Amino acid sequence: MITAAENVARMFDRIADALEMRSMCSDKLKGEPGFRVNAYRRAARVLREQTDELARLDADGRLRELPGIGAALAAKVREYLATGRMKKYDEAVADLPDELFRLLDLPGLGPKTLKLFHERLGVSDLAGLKAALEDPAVADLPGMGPDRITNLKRSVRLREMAGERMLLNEARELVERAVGHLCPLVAPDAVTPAGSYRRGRETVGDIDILVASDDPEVNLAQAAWGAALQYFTGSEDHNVRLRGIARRLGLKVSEYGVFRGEERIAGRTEEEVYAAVGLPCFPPELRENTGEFEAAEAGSLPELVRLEDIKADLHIHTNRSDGSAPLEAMMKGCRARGYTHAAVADHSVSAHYAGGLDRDRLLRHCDAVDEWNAKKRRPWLLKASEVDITRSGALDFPDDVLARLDLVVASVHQGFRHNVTERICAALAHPLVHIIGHPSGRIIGKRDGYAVDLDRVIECAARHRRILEINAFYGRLDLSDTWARKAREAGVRIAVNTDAHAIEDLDWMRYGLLTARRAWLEKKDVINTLSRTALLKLLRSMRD
DNA sequence: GCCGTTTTCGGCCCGACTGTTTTCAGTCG
Repeated sequence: MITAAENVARMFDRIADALEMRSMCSDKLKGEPGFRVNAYRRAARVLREQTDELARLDADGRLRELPGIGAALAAKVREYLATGRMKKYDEAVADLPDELFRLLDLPGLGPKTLKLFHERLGVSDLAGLKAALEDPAVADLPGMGPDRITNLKRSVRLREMAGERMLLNEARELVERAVGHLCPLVAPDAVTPAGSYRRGRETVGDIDILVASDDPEVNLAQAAWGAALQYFTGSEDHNVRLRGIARRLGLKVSEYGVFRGEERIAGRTEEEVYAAVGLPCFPPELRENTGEFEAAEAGSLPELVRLEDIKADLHIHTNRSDGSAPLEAMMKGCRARGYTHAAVADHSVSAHYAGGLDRDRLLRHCDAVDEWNAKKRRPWLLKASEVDITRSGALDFPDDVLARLDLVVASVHQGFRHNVTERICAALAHPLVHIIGHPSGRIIGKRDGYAVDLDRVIECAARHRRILEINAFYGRLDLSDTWARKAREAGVRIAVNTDAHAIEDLDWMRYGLLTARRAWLEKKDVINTLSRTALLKLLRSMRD
């Protein structure tokens, strides 16, 4: 399902592409058309970050509150909402085929060159470009020497076996391998990952690793390390904002340092760089220009939750349902991670495919947990279950069974397009439910979420003082950063859980924490940071 | 196109690389 916001964002991006192709102005940082292009691109990014329905924003008169949406772009959004079309878009892309724009992703092929290929050689898609590059006539194009042709041919080949953005776990494996190779060659603190990986984004397009040299010939390494790390960490929007602030202070920020005139006044550490511009050193997860500068000015930057704050994993599976390891082994894993308590929440009876527990098996599990705790084995265990929210909207166990549990995680595993909002809201209103597991149901890059109105889910969770999960599995990260941030703003508490089905899956907590931090969550927002006593008190109070 | 403690006009981040146009345009991150 493609949202209106995504549709408008694509249209704005296309308009920007088309303007660049048609623009007579060469340098997009000079001249008015270039800034217009940037304005469309920024607006497209802002719209993609939006969790609110576009129609709702418009109805509430809040379109203009979005950064980068002024009178003209707001009017275009409204035109799209009213008619499904946008005159400016139709004009911009007229006579330019859709396939043409996709060629702009090719490294080394920008709008100017593409325009040339399109107009002079009739190129309109990848196959056409490939053929054109083999045509001797291509060398007659202005600025098209043998090296550029070779490079473009390589780009086409790479595109043909193109990789998508990777998930965090794959990125982490690559980073660790690269760092492992580099470490013997340089000082241990001279290698660090940067880029979107360091910011903890849910997908990563490429890996940036910053390496310092002890070669005295490269003597900027020490003096510029912090500036380079800051620069290569990004995000681009964050850096643009930072540099604009610096400029107004008569300073210049680049990857080489902070400069007043010719003099470098900062650059050794990131703290130094930010301090020179009068700003705190933002945690990388916050560097998206989505309010961190305003919060810094207001003194309201969050004290982000840390992995060390986590005392429990509250959504773990064992081989009683579809996990691969027995209870004892999973708990050993929890001990190794320093947890004081944990909740094994195996599937419920309707989840046949996952070997869900029926009433009797669940009650036996409860007895086993009581015995475990009576023997003072660690971590201390909560009696829990991941209870299906059935197609009808009922919970998968009767109340007398649910009442026996310390913790009920209710999740949708069936009927993804069937009244999901109503079913989740009914679960949130149920007096024996504590947490909604993976509330959107998305699988990153593979499956859109359920047909669910998360705004209503958050509102409902706030009203009933219920908890929403950040499922820490790298393929889910559900709630996402933007939705979890919205939940926090609505006063909803969050559980960060791995949903581990094997011992090593318990390590996914790190991905959940990155998402939590990107959502601006503090220790107090995350129930996994509570002591066992405080957690039980909270869970019981929810049933009063 | 947007935006405002340089405010309704005139700004808008910065630097590197590449190839080729003998002084710089296009592209990228």
